[in-house]
Amino acid sequence: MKHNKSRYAILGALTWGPQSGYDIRRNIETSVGNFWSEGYGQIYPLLKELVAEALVTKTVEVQEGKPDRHVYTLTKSGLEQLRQWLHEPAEMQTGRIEILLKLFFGRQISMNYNLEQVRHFQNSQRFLLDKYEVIERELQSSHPTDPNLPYWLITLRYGKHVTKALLLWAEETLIQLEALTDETHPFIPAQLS
Amino acid sequence: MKHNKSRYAILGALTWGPQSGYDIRRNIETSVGNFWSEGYGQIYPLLKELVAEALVTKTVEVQEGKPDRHVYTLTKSGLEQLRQWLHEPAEMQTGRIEILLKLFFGRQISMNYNLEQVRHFQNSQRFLLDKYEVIERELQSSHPTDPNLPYWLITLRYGKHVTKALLLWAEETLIQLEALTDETHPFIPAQLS
DNA sequence: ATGATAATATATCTAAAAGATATATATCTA
DNA sequence: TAGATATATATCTTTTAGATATATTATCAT
Repeated sequence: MKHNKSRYAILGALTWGPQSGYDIRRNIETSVGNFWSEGYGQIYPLLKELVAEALVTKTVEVQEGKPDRHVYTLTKSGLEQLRQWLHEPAEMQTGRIEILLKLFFGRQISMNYNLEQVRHFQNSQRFLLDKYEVIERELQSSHPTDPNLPYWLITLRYGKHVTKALLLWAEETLIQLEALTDETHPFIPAQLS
Repeated sequence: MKHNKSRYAILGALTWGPQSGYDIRRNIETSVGNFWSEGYGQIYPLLKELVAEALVTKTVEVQEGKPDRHVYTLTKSGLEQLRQWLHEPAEMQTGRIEILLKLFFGRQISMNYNLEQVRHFQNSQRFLLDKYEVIERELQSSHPTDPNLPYWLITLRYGKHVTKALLLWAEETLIQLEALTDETHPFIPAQLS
């Protein structure tokens, strides 16, 4: 069976207070955006479902000139369903890693391009690490007493750990690839039709 | 614009030799399965497209009793299109990380469940690391001279680096969560409807 | 030997997620 | 004042994940 996880992201967002679909998207992006994203294509249809299941309620705020604000509020059973999901162990995810698929077939192109590929990756990881460190300092200085801070920092440090590991991997990989430079590239498969 | 990456996984698989859709799936799973997967739902429709674009050719091998074998072979232009893609820098991927979404809302449930969540994750990462180490030894002993081996090991070490980092993170996180145990959980949002 | 299950093989279907687009107004900035 | 950005709702298409349908052959255990 398939599990719709966007559902829980929306219920989670609504624990921060009543919001419109637009608010939900913006708030998800600025809070969990580094490891989770939702588009309107998921949010609006799901909000309808959640209302039908009485997990959220909807109120319409009429605004002059502007389009009406459809504001959604979490219900008790919505909060319960979120909590139930939080209790369940997270699924193991493999996920597709594009750079690895490219490097796996690296013998099909000349070595310089593989090196370039890894260097490009290395730069984006350096950029990411900087970003995480800025966010970490910013969080600690602007919300020092928020009881959610420990949880926020835990998710942030996940990113930092992974990114640092990938920077190490990139460094090692560049050395390993450079040691191979003299071999024949690219390789032409024998059975081409 | 959206990019269909399954396409390149299939072209890549066909560099190993002519195969049926079934072969392609099996071979992808046993080679790049740790960081890439394809289902029949992508493979069969894409093979049709690739034939129409002359990136692969199709031959039907009639078998007695058994269903016909539809065998696909990479063409020169198919190989070219694969190589072109290998040259392009891999896109930065964020991806959804389920355990982080759960921990981000950790204050909604009691601490023991958050600890359990992280311990469960830790176990699965330990299992993964063992698996990677088995594969690494197996690769090095069974294909010691294969010119693709360096590329295979590079992708494997990516996994090892990430997994080791996540084990460190899990250890740290358990300590941080335990230091919080006395605080009030769970938190009830004020504006429940 | 028989029955069960795993493997081979092709193919389709649904659902989830990503991402782009359409529409409309308001506010901010150069 | 023109252009860009922000607010706000909503739909559409494509890609990916995963389950199911069908049918035959091979293998394994009782």
